[in-house]
Amino acid sequence: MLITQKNQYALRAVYELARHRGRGLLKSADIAHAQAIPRRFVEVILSQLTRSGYVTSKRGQGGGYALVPPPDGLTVADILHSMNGSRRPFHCIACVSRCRCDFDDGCAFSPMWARIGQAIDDIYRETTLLDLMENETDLASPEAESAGGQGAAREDMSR
Amino acid sequence: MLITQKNQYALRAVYELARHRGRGLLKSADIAHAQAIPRRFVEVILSQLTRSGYVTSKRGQGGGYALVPPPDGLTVADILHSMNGSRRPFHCIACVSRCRCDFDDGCAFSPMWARIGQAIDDIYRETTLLDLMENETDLASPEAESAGGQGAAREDMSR
DNA sequence: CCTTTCTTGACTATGAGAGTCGGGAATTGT
DNA sequence: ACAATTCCCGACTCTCATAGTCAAGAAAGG
Repeated sequence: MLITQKNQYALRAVYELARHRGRGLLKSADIAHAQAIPRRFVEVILSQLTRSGYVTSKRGQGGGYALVPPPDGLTVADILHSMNGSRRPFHCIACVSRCRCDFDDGCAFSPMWARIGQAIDDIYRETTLLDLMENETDLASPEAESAGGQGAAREDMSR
Repeated sequence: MLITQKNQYALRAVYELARHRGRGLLKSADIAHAQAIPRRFVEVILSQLTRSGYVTSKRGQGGGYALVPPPDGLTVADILHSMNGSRRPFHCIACVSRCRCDFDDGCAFSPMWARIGQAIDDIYRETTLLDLMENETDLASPEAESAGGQGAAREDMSR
């Protein structure tokens, strides 16, 4: 698998918050419903995101969650990193989960794994929440056909 | 995880066969030993590879396995596809293993997943066994420092 | 205080992946 | 023939990360 279900839920949840930004708080139940995520599970995920600082929360009646940074200042990479601790979405790259590469440095494959890891990370890093929202806009209006420039690399990463 | 342990073993086993090409048959036990793969497990993998046609086998004394295509005519993609049936290493891309995307076509994320899938597949397709063997050569002779051109895309894919 | 809603940690379940095992079928040598 | 070797095959077990649940509690507001 390329990415865990949980991480995907996290992306969807943040995406839902991004769409709702500026219109008050969003309850976990609503997020769960909108993005087809199990209710109790989305709470686990959201509280994890809250701890990262990208999301704020408020308890009690009228409470809920909100996205902190503007959608164009938040990347997919940011979210995935915050979900997976300091280790990247694919730590060793070559050696899968229980990383224990018997040929680590000298492995003939490691340049390839490195290239792949880099390629994935580049895409994660250059994809902002705003980009994703624009995808949806494109989907809604099916007349725009020029799909050539989809998600072109942007230079001004603020980090 | 990016790739299963089994698929990695398959790559390593084929790599070992590539290194030995032209020098007769290689026993499964030797492959297992050289690449630190459990003995019985490498047999499972090799017989799967044999069925794909990239590897031939011969039983009995003096038997073993050999790689059929020349190392420069066999890509990582070929091997992975033969291991994973017709479906690609990451079928749905977005939806992980038990693919069941609730938002399939209209998903705001699908362009990103497609880009990532494409990027990975490109690398798998352009990396031949010969490329991997040359990596090892580079590792063995540490004076060559120009790492810039590593794995440059090659045009003449014979497919 | 009563309802709502987030918070937390512990808990259980599931399934893909990893690896094993026993016995059988070629092939070769003596 | 017989024995040694080596691949072949299907069924089997085991483990562990992931997925998802649950119960009780703490803030917030009315």
